[in-house]
Amino acid sequence: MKKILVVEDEKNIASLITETLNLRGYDVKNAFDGEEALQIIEKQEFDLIILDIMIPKIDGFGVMEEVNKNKKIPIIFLSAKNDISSKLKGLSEGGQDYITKPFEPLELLARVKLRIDKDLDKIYKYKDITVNIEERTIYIGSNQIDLTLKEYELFLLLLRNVGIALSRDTILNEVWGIDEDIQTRTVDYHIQQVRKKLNIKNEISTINKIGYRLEKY
Amino acid sequence: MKKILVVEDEKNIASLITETLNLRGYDVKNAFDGEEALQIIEKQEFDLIILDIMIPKIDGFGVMEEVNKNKKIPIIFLSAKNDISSKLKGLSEGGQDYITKPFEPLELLARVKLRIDKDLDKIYKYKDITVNIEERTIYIGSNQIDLTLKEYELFLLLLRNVGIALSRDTILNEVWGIDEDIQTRTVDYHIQQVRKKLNIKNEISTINKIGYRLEKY
DNA sequence: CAACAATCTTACAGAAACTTTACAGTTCTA
DNA sequence: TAGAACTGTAAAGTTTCTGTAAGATTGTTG
Repeated sequence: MKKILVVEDEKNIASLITETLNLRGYDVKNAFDGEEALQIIEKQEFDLIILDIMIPKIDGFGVMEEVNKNKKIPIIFLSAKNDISSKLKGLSEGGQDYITKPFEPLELLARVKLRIDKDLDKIYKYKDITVNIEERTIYIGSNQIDLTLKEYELFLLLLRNVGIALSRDTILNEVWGIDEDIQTRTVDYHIQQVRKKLNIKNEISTINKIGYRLEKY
Repeated sequence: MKKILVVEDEKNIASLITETLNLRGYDVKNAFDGEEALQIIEKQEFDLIILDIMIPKIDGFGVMEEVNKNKKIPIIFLSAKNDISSKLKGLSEGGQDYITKPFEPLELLARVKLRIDKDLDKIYKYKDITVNIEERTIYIGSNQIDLTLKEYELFLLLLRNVGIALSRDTILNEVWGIDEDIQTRTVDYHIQQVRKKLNIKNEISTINKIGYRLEKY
């Protein structure tokens, strides 16, 4: 779940934002001044910061500066100031976007999604397994699992056809690009590897004399 | 030089944008309706499209749709419509930003730079490694490390794509500008150099039969 | 042009991936 | 239920790929 820090001292606006984002499944934390924001950032990792500029103790630009010293986190500025110089400063010195109050919650949400969910459609999930196509990574929970090329492509094929039985011929054709009817145990071997490495022995059913199927759940 | 296509039928606005961008060294082309835009895009490559929604023949959304079918190009929408539904549509279906008329030329410029100039971030950090784009220097902690041009560009490419697997073809294309499928061990050699000089042997994962990935941390 | 650095190529050893084999265990079928 | 056919699994054999060093080539600079 993506984590967002909202730094805003006006309580009603903070809760409006928090509720909007919560509804869409984001994990939101709040800070009410710049100092608190920096303390929270030190302790936790965030995927995005929504940062008001006019906040007590340390202003938004000060917070950005500190954040940029360490690991970069995308920032969306939020401000009542519609003056061009603040906007330019925010956008040119590290902010990813700049929204002026008053704003439509749905627009904020759209801009948040744009900066944070770039590759949502490139991610597949099955139980506790996550496949990220772009990264070519596979996780069980938060543990990265190494799969070889064939294992990876085989699992992906099964995943894209959850609940559908695939014959060995189909698998050979899709993963190996072999169209002939050769007789081989190679598919079986790799199926075992995938079962073992991803711990889905029961989830991959053997269909006798046909092939295999990744079960729906 | 970065190439930008401005699609806008109001001549005075089009020329305002064009002049603003020209001054900052961008190469600007103009189209005055959707059909013309698509014809131009077919012939040339662009780094960014500034796209008005209300234009003759094919509207902005239609143009975006066509563009997204082929190679993805970042799009900044431009519109007099301040209605939320157009904004949401533009932002969620492929637009990178949405600016409403009337707008400040400097704000437009800031947003253009943000979407187009990766090196706006002048400093990248990865663990104890700091890359300063402007100075073209690399430090491990406070020790300056000498990287040759290729090594530097290769590491930068990996860094800008932390966590993402890059194929040798992609790397050859991005760093060497070679688009053909040549078979070479050059990439591998330079990867080893980067691993050695920056002491990130384990951080750069080899993805067998694919390429390499700089791991997130 | 010489000297030096950067880049590319080559070759080979070791590593990893992949395939095959063999056999034990399971399922199917008559 | 017994034999045939099929599958699971470990291990060995084979192929392919990568790491690395050294040498060849290209480019740069004074």
